[in-house]
Amino acid sequence: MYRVIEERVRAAIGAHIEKAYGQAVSVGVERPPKLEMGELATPVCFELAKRLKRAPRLIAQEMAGSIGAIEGVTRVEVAGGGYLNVFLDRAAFFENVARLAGREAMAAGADASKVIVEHTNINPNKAAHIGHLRNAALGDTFVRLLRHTGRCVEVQNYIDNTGVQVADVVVGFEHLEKKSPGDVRTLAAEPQFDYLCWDLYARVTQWFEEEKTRLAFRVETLKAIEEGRGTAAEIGVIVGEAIVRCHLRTMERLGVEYDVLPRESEILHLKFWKQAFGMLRERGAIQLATSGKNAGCWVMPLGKSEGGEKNRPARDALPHQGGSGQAGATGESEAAGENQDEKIIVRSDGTVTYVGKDIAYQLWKFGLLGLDFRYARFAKRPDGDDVWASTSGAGEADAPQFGHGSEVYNVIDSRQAFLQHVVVAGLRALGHEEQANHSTHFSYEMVALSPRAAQEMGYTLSPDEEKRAYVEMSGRRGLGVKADDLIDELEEATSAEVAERHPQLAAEEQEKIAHTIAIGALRYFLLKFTRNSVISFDFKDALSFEGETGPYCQYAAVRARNIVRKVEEQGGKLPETISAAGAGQWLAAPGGNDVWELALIAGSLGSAVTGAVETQEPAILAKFAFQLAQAFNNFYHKHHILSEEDAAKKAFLLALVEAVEKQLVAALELLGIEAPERM
RNA sequence: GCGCCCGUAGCUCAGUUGGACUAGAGCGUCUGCCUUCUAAGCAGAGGGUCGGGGGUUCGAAUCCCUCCGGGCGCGCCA
Repeated sequence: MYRVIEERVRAAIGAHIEKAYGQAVSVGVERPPKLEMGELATPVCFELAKRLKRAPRLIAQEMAGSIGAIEGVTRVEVAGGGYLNVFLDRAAFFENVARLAGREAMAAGADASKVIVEHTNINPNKAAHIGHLRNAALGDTFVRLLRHTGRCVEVQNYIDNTGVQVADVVVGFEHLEKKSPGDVRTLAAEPQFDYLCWDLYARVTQWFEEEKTRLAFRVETLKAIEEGRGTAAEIGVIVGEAIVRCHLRTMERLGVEYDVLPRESEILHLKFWKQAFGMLRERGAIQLATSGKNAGCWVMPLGKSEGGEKNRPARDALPHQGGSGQAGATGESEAAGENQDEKIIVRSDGTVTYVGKDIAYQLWKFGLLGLDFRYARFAKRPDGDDVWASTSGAGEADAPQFGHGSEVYNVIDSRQAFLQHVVVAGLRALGHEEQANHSTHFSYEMVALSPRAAQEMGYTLSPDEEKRAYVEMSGRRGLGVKADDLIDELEEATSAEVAERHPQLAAEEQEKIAHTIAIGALRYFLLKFTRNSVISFDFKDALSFEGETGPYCQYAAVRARNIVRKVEEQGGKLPETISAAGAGQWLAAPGGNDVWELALIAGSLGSAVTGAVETQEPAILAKFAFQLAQAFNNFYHKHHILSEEDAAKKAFLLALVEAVEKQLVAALELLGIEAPERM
């Protein structure tokens, strides 16, 4: 609602300025600091004053008098040095909120083009940890947001099942544990196989460090896995598949689902790279280095700004630029030295690097590769849909068409910014400017451990690490908080509380509520931070259920539901609809300011969603949910609805409560958080 | 060495494209509030040279420069 009026005001003022002053300006709008100053304001007259060389306040006065009527707006006032403050028609706004609450989602397919979001991407060689949870929570929430705005989204979870990490675990099974493929198969059937591999992976790393010559096993195993031969390959397949299933289970616990799992093994078998290599070579995007330290490698030159610079803001400039900064002006001497700004794509032994395969994958996502995967059903989702995986077999005939997106978001942590940049540079070098511009690295900072958290888990830190604000997690060291452990701990804490509060409920019901609250706490915790803030993980914060947390928001929704339920139980007959005039009476300033504020926030969900999508920042929505919950809790203590004697007022308050409940539930749903019936 | 990110209250963090008064939350601390729709809640108090210094502007936490401090990345690893 708010978003619609915001747009309307923006358009009206913009058009008016165009007409009356012949100036085209973008009209910025904001929320005034106080309700008495209206619901919407614009400082546009300051900008206009500069251009017209006139006092801003005078322009504002002129405009306030001549702007004319805007639907939903009662008046426009001049304030301060030249602000235009806009006052909304409260009754009309409320009527809209009450009518449309919870149904603001745009029709699916409004934009038929497909958006591909790739997230999770955990190496299938160990249990998922909390860093992976941040990735999945961000990716999944962004997907929900895009779908809410009517976009058609495909969720991909890339599985690097033939990489070094899997190879290391295979080495562990074969050489450390002396296991046969049959033994591993038996182990893989155990529920906590991912935990077993977590420990084994750390042990193998240790084992390599003790005796460097053992690294030969890794090289040999990696090659065997890539070529699909021998027991190593067999074990690799077993491990890769079993661990992926563990990850899917873990992610299912927090409501994260996927459409398709493209796997690296198929990228190899179907010769995606060979195809991409041909294209890159033909276009001259990669060159064979004949001299210098990279002699014998195929390299991609970097650092040129390739003309079309407009849609890449300065901060997205090439992270690794080395040498000459300003193109042309100075630093030309650098051009003489080769190997300066280039990235190796194919090693001198002919094997392709990770980034090379990534370029092929990215091309496939846009349907630019000229090759496609085949697919087989891999798993069933709770919603009944299938999760498909790429396959080297014949594939199933009824598989949907994946890929062929027009926009791609890769949810990957910021440490991989450079590689993501190389991938986009590859697209651009192939002449796919359009697709390059629609490739977004949805980056976020890592989850690290607070030194205290690391110590609580029994790790001994170096004196240097103890002094730091946080310690980076490390799969190789086995240093990290496993996702399932944290979820278990959250569920344990919540179920004790639920059992105490609702002893009459069946155990199964209690468990379900505890789970919902646990996930609410977890997802909110992962989403409340903005993307480029490093999360220094601390158990105390993550296990908190008070204050700015998921459960706080859920609790507000539960309270709202309780009121509605109690009123229904009392059987009190209340008017079905609230007339605008009636609502206006209770919303009128100054007495109605507090209820009006709540209605205003409730009506601002669309605005929060738009903001979150445009800035690709789910934290904006998390903040919104909290603010709405907070406003409601405040209202809850001021107004006692069940004991309200004035039937008309009671009906109005109840309508407000219902609207808030729907909007809050909708906001939480977008965050992947369910609101329980009781808690 | 080069690049990216960060530095706001004791702690953890918000702060849309520069804006209006007293720079906001949450946690923690202190004080109140459960015979009233569940206290996973509410009200109040205290707490800040927005890392330092310059500059642009009518106006800067926000933009530019510089310095300091921290993190990450820069491999024929992924």
